[in-house]
Amino acid sequence: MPIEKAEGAYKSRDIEEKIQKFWNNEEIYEKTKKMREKKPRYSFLDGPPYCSGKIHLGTAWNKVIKDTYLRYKSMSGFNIRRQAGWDTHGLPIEHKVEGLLGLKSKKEIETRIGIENFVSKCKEFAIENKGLMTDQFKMLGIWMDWDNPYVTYDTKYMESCWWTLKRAHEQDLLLRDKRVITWCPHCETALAMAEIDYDNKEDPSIYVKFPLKKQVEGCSSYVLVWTTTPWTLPANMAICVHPEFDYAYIKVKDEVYLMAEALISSIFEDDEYEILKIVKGSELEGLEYKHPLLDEVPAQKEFKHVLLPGEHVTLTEGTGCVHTAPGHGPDDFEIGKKYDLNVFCPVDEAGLFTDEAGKYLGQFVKSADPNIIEDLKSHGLLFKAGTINHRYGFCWRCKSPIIYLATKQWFIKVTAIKDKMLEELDKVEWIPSWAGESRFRNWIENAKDWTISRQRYWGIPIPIWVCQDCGEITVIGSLDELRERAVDGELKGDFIHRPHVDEITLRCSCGGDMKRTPDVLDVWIDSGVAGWAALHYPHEKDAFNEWYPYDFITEGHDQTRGWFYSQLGCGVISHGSVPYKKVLMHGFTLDEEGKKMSKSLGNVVSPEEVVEKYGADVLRFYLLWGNKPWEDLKFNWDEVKNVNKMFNILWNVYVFTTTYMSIDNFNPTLYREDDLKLREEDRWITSRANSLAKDVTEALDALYFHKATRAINNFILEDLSRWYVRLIRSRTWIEKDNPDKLGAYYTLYNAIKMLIKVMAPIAPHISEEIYQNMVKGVEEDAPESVHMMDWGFNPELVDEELESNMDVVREIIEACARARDTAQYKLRWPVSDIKIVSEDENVFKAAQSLRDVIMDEANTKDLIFSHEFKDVKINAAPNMKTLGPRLRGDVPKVAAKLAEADGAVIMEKFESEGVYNVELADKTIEISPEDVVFETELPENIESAEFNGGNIFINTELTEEILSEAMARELIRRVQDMRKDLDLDVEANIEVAVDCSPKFRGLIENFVEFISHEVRADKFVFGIENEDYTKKWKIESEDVTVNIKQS
RNA sequence: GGGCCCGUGGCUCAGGCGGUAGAGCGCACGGCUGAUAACCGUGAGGCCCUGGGUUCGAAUCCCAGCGGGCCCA
Repeated sequence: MPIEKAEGAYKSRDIEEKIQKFWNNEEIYEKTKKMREKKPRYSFLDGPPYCSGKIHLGTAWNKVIKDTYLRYKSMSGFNIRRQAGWDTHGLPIEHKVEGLLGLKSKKEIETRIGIENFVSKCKEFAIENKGLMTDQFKMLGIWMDWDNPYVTYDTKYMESCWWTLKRAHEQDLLLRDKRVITWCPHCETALAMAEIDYDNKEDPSIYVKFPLKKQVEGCSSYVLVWTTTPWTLPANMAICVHPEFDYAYIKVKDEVYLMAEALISSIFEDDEYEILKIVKGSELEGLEYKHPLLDEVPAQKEFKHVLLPGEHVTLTEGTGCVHTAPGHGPDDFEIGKKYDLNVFCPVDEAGLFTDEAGKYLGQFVKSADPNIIEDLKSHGLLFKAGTINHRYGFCWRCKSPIIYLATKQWFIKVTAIKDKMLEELDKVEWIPSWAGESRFRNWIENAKDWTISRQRYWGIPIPIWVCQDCGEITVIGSLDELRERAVDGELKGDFIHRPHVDEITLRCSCGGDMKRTPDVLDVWIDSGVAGWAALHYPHEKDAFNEWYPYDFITEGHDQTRGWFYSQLGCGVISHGSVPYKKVLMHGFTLDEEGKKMSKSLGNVVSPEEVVEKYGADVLRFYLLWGNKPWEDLKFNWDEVKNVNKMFNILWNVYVFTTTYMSIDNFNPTLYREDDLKLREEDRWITSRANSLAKDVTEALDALYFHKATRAINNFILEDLSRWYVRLIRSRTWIEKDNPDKLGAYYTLYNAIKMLIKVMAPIAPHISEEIYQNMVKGVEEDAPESVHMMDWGFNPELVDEELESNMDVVREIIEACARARDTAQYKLRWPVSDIKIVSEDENVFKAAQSLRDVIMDEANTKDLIFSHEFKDVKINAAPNMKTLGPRLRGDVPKVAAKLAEADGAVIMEKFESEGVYNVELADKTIEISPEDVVFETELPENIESAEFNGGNIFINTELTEEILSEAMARELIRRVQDMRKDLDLDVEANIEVAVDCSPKFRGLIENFVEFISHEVRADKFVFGIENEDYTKKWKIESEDVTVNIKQS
């Protein structure tokens, strides 16, 4: 099938739908994969997006980066593993399902519909969302194994995850402990550090007076304590002071307060207080005080309250005396452990006070704040109350403010493997390097033990069974193991999820019943084990041995604390090593102002919206072009439009190309280079195309997508569209199989072929569209798809000297255009000569080697090279600044003399003698160089312009001959215009008749043949006789009537 | 308080292994017309955040600050 003329306009959606259908019907992805099956392996692991149901710009960007890089690696001759992954468990879907079913609390899940229904609904929802999102990714042209993804709810996947837990247990890394952890009272579950978002929040800021048992100087005496969480006061067990700081007893009115000396002035005016004495914090240890809410919280009467030393106390805010509730704060908990305090925690999992909290029983902690403040006030123990706006943690999914609670949870002892993790981190190649070397390292160095248990339903059940009699634990690492050990409960249906797995009991070696710990796993473990769970290791080992560890992963910088971390931790536990070799950490997509896109701000741009307007290729190109991949991308519609413009221009070039090639039925396989006439400009674009391929190769290898896109953009706009197509235009009008024309076709064909090859990974649809028509249309043994082409270019075709020569020539030609512009001399009109003046031999060499190009494009009859322009006249004018004050009245006379003189002579004098004498009637005046301003004046009909390397001088003198040609060209343009009015085929022949003055006829008569050729006229007469299409024109004040008809 | 990143025309961003600051958009003006609801050219517009240092020379390297962002306490 020969090359066909392309559609006139770039319709991205039509093209993309058509191409995707083609990929589907012909199974191009599968074939491409198969074709490279025997090539060296390159393994990639997809960071599983959460099954929310809708992709956003960030997920689109993420997948576009992956797709582009992997398409590139594939074309470069690698066997790629690119299984898609899905993260399915966890709170977001639970919340969504709670909403769908109208459930308001955890309790309702268990009582109203039951865990089984709830979990199966969650799964159903995940499956549905997975389908929706797969379609959205496909719409972007992402090539992955969509039909065979890894999904975290798969039984096999979960089995591999269990194995990892067992591995942890084998190394004694699992720990059940009562600790203070971050807790979401709405989700009623523990949260890991990675699950907390920080934002500003308004909270109470109160100063509380804790009564000291012993009065000081006979006055009521108090420890002054600051807190932003009044609800933790019922659990107060101690007050910490820094042993090294100075503390002051101060007298204010008739009361005495104890606080850090350094902070007094932040609370009291100078004349308000009197310092009674100053002591070191260490001296305060053991000092007893009374709990301020003894009436409200009777349980507190059981405890003794004292001041304790604490190194964590700071002087940045508060009073230096820190309220300590071991049940509600990590630091407090540590202090409590050290001094054997009771971990008093009168708050339940829903954040409600228990009966231990006395009066506050049943109140939600945050709602109890005002009541507690009120009670303190009534006891006279509230010193000051206000509010504060500070950073506070929120549940990343439901956005509830988190609280700290002391609960029993399962942990992975990350602190025990931290050193190994840091060691492994160094083996990874990070892009950019600071992502790993600084950012990630810092995160790991601060890592705490990982809370992995969640008191929820839709997740991987923790495979830990605990003996009800002796407390012995067993970690189950596989389904077979579970089958063997199970004494009660069935392994049927979705037995691996809750609630069925909860019913399975094991027999302990002591003879007791072992029940599963009822928690599910933190979802970060789910994805953390993806490296081997996706391959169902260790149950199946072959694929694992082939593909693990992974050559490449890429995710956003939020995954520093997320997937990069969970994978490293799980990898070290499971295999003693990091699962990935190379990581690209990319940025976030923000709105035009640099703010996060969020529903509440209403600034969300969806990928569909962009695809709808401009197409997937434009979106892909934009996402890789906007900035460096590791920086945040401010989404900008104008820039998208700009990229779209580039695609339009590419399409225009393609239309131009196919228009002529289809007319001539061009087939590049029929010619050898010897059959063609190749000009310098042909060698040049060939060189540029190969240079482009070289640049894109280097950029993609380094993951500098922005460099690749920018190079492509530059090539399409500057080299191909603005230059090469312009240079060969006239050649495409030559009739028949002229070697000169064929040379242009052949060159253009190969340049475009190279272009779409290197564009294919980034813009896979348009590349395929062009490929199918142009390349596949004529090259019978070409691969079935552009994506099956082998990446590569020919470095021998790169001619850097030629490229830089062309740069010089373009500068010269642009300078000529500038000069014509100032002279108001149309490009359509030829000039008799152009002089290139330069001191640089390379400029001459360049211009000489591409002389024909300059002659054509500058539209000149002659080209002259010179080291200097001799005809220039130099004028000397007086410098009023220096001469004015000195000569006063003589200035006009001197000015007149200078005007008469030849500037060149004055210049010579300055050079030889340093001064120039002006002879006036009565005296001689000595002039020095600073007294004169030189100006050059060009002869009439000469216009000059500067370029980087010299100057050009064009001769605009209008000779009869020049005018004739100019008029001929004017007429040609108008006839072309009329052809277009009639919408004639490019190749249609016409008959032309012209009515004009004898003078005009005289001018163009010698050019009739030239005109006829240019407008495809097989008949050209003077005198209009018929009534076909006729138009009256004004050409340089001449009335010219033109008539054309198709012959 | 700590870690990391960013700061370049009105806007979005390149450049950044030291050597005269670039592009696109926008604005102003001009041109072109068989790729053409396109396209091309010209112009205006920059203390390259501030201050020190290294250097013959700093947008670039170093230090300190200011501003913004992310992460952590």
